[in-house]
Amino acid sequence: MSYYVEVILPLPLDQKFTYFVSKQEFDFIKPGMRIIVPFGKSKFLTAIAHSVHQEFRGSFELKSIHQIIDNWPVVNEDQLKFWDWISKYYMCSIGDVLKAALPSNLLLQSETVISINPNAKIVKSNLNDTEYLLMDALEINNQLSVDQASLIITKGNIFKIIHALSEKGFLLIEEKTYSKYSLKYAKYVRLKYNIKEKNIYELINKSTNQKLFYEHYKQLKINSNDDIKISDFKLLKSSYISILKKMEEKGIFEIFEKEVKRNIMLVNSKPKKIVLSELQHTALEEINLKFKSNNIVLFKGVTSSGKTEIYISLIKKYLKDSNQILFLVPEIALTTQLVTRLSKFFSENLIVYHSGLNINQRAELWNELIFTNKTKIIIGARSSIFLPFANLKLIIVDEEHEVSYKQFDPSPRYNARDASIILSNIHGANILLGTATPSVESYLNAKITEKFAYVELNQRYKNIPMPEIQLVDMLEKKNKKKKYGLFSDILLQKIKLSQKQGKQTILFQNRRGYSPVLECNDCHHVPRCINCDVSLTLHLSKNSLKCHYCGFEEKSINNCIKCGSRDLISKGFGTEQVELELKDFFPDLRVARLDHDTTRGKNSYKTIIQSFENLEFDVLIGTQMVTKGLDFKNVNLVGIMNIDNSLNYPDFRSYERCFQLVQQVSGRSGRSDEKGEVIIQSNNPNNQILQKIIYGKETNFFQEQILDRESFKYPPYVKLIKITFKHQNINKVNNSSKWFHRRVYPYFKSNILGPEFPYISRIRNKYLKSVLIKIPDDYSLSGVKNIIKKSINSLQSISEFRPVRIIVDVDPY
DNA sequence: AGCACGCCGACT
DNA sequence: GTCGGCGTGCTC
Repeated sequence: MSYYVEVILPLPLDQKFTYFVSKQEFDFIKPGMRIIVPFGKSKFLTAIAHSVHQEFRGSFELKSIHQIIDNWPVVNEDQLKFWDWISKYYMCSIGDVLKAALPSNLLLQSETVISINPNAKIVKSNLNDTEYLLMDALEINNQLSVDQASLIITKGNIFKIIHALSEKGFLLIEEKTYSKYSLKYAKYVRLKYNIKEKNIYELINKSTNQKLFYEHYKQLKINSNDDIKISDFKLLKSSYISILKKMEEKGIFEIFEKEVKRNIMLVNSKPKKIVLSELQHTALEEINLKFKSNNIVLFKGVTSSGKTEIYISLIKKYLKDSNQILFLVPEIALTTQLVTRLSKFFSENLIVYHSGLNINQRAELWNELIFTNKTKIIIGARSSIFLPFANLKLIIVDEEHEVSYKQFDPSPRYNARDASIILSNIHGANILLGTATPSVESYLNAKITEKFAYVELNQRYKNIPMPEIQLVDMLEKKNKKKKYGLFSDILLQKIKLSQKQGKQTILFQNRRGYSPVLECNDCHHVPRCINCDVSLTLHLSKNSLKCHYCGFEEKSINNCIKCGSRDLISKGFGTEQVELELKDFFPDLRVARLDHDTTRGKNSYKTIIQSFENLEFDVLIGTQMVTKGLDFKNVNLVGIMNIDNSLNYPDFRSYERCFQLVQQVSGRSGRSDEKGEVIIQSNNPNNQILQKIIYGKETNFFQEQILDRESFKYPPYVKLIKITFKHQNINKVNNSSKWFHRRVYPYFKSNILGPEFPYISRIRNKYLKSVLIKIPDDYSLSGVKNIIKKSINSLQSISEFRPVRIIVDVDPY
């Protein structure tokens, strides 16, 4: 009788691997345990056990596992099911899912370690210079990792040298596995065992510093049951360490180290009480009622209707026994406001999980969830759908429509909103998709196909009216000489008025930098990125030209590099230009800017938001960032500098996005007591779509979008799969995509778009070309995916196309 | 992905 | 003659 384990490896390979195990190991291994296995010639990898078998059919030689790491699975079976779904649905390898899901330091790494073979007779005269050097280093260091050795041996190939020495029998080569997860320690102080207070004072003698220190220690001890950290004395006196050292010498204190948790848990002893308005209460009741018949509810609440309060009440309802609640937010950096607000209402353990945590914090959090049952509420960005939930009963997806729920790079290219619906099925949880501006897909799923239940809240909190929107014709303003730089007279007036009233303004412009195009007025030459197919954006503050795709940056120019003309004009504008102009018009206006460039630092985002909140600025200028769920009480004016470029994206979702943008940005205005105002500037205000977006009825807008999607075959009437071909040689890209098209054409015929170059056809020196496949409802999705997979495989067996990178994106954005 | 193996050009 | 370039194939 033989025993086998099938494992998942953290590699982008499209399969699982099988190893021999002993009877004892077979009995011991549970799916989700980590196992170290040999892989290839000399590597050891951490694998996750997927299943154990007593039967194996296959024609290759199996190896035995090396070692079982865990006594208890670190991945639960629900997760394994979920991983399988992700990898099948999003057409990626299960290893990629594993890497995305598990904190990387829970995967032990192996490295090659070399040392001198103690049994070898070493004849140094036989060695060449580099070999001699390495042996010398080994005599001093005892053992070296290959990485370390390569630092010593800078000439030649380190593997070759090691290989040569080991051939001679001089070296021992081993694979050592090590964990990257490190515990965090802090230094603590405590009184020496058995010491009497009387003796302490005797020992302190006349030193006032030491006396102070001791008094402080006693004070801390009264207020806390925990051990006292040395750093707790920091505020007492700057020389606290040397004082403590003295007292340690005298035998009063002793210093010791203890593992500390990386404060990832928010615990609140005095939670605030939640009070709902009548309307909020009704909406909540309705949500609860709908959950009885459908586990998915789409909740549309207009901006400022108080969705958060409803979420909080809903969470409270589910907080019992060992239930867990997952609260998904689009981008954690953009939602610090929300986290602070939420955490005030709960005394239960609450954690925040996002990409900003370091690997140790992640691992600690993961372990926390796996080994204890204390955590109740998890707030997280998209990757938190991969956490090891034990008893997930409610998922809330806030801002359901947000694009950032979709991961593009690296694989798995999943959408956290869609995946969390699967997650809710696996756990038997309810899921609430909340938003002020539903995606067309979700709207349709709720209102037309009735896959989701639907609840609406159409009034703002305290019944504050929706802001008044004014569309300003910038061409007309220009003709009438009422356009000042980028501003219409009316917008400038309103900004000034708002400041006078002690109110604040938010200005939105979709682009950062000063100007996205710098053109020579004589020869019309435009400086372009050397790596990408885009024009360079002018940044005045750094006097540089930047590429927003690859980060390329060069000094700005005064003369056209082609014809030497000094007559350079900038076309289009970004947030930087808006800021500079506004400061120019109103020098006394306090202006802050929120975009990619001003939020480089770790806390800069938070700082800007907070100071705006604290009324330290009158105007906040920003990109997309200012549109996302921010809640400023004092804003009564929002300006969209130029709506036109939001409308002209070559994408079937562009109208929808523009609609969401207008709604969301407007939603920032007039949130607390009085009606706010919105001014939208446009060069083309009579555009039909724009008119509909701003003045039309919302339901009509959705109806039209749905009709469009149906007649032009777009989601959710069809499934989209986008296959992108990427290589630095444009011919390879052209030929491979053409080959692929020909190969899949018989199956999909007119349902294939392309191959065509995307909007930006070259990024980081690589050309891109994509094929978009539309899959009608009556096709078998798994069958289609099989065809695509097989076609990619045959393509890659052609040597000419082998180096072409192929990116498969299911449900692309 | 990573890594070994193998087949061709530029050096001691 | 050798070193090292990277194209190819494989990993239970």
